[in-house]
Amino acid sequence: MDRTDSYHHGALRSALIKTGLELISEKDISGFTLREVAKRTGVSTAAPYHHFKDKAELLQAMSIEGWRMLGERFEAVSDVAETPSARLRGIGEAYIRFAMEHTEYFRVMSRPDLYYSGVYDENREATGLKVFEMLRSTVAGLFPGKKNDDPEIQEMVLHAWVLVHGFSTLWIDGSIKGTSLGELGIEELISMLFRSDPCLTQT
Amino acid sequence: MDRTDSYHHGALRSALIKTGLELISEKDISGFTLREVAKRTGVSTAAPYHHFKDKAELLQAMSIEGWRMLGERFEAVSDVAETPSARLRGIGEAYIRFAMEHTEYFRVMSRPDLYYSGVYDENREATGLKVFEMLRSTVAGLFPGKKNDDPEIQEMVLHAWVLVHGFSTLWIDGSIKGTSLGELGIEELISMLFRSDPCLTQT
DNA sequence: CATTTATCTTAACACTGTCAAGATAGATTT
DNA sequence: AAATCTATCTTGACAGTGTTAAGATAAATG
Repeated sequence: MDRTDSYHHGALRSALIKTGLELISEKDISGFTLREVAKRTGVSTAAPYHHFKDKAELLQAMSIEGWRMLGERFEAVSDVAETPSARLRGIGEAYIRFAMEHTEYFRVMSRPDLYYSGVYDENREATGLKVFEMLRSTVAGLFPGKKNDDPEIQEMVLHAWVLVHGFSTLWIDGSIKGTSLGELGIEELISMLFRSDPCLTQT
Repeated sequence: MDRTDSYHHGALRSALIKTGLELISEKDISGFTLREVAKRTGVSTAAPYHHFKDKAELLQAMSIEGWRMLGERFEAVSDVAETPSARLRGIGEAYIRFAMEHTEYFRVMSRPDLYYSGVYDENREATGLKVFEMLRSTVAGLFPGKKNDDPEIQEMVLHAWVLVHGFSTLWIDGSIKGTSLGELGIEELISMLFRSDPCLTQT
């Protein structure tokens, strides 16, 4: 390799994040190796340590990118939805499909113990919280006149979140496949899931 | 150590499972080491390999024990419940509390990629499925006259499962804490969760 | 051009999962 | 009881991991 190529001045940090996301898309999290991220980026084994405290901190940075992407999807869906209830249903489905398409991002994003290394990156907290707030304001849209922290809204936020997150994790972990529900197709399951929720089926 | 102590004739397998469960209760899954399990059991590094194909297979055996315990809890709750709906609510709560009390068992149990090593242990599949069937028959109790595979029952099983699993994972991963819902206590959240479900609040 | 600062590499450490070869214990046979 | 056999465990090694200290190299600055 060209010698000067290994000097990514200022750009190594983001290059590592990018390579890391590529790598995690191919293999699962257990095969995610800091050494291989470095090798693929064309840099020595120890190089990442000048940009990240440890492996967990790189994963944390990667999860920020995941949250940003999910936020974008939420926005895209919100823009085209015509009713508050269609909007809620839309971002719910977006959540599930994101988990299915980017399973390994999703794993890292929702498992702080994978990337926690003593200190939380405030950017990560902010990016994750932003997505949560998008959900909350979408739910609030169903209750015009009520404040954001109204108990009824809080309850519905919890319910919606739990529903899509629970389904996503069960699905990507393959837990559903082994049961009698596994005979159903994914589309059927999703519509079944939303049908079971009165809040999401109301017009 | 006494020399003969290291020869667990026939009992090493279960001893390793037991030690493994103890170890995983103290540390999280990322700190779970086959070598330490062996050392704690008073046996050499390579000894486990005469009883388990690899690390994943030990984890699989451990997860069977977890499913068995959860099944016991379900039965205990079912026995005391007086109405079908109280029974469903009871096992739902049991699911959540099990996840909170035995977080690391729960993690291994619900993540096949942690213990999958090429072949599924049929005992594990059977034990996990048994718990699922307990949920299904509990839901079926709400619809006397309908068959076990009635679509309406299937839908409600999915809904109930997703609800308790989603909440459990969000809680143990600390995802809720960072949001506005984090200000609420766990008891409050649980009752909020069940209140949001019309099926579980009906009498 | 010389010096400073930012960035990366080399070389090592302790630790991990895993395996092949040999040793030891208990059971079985004679 | 002695000898054999089988099940069980240990020793010692290998490749791969995260991580760190010390030194080298590139770019920026004077």
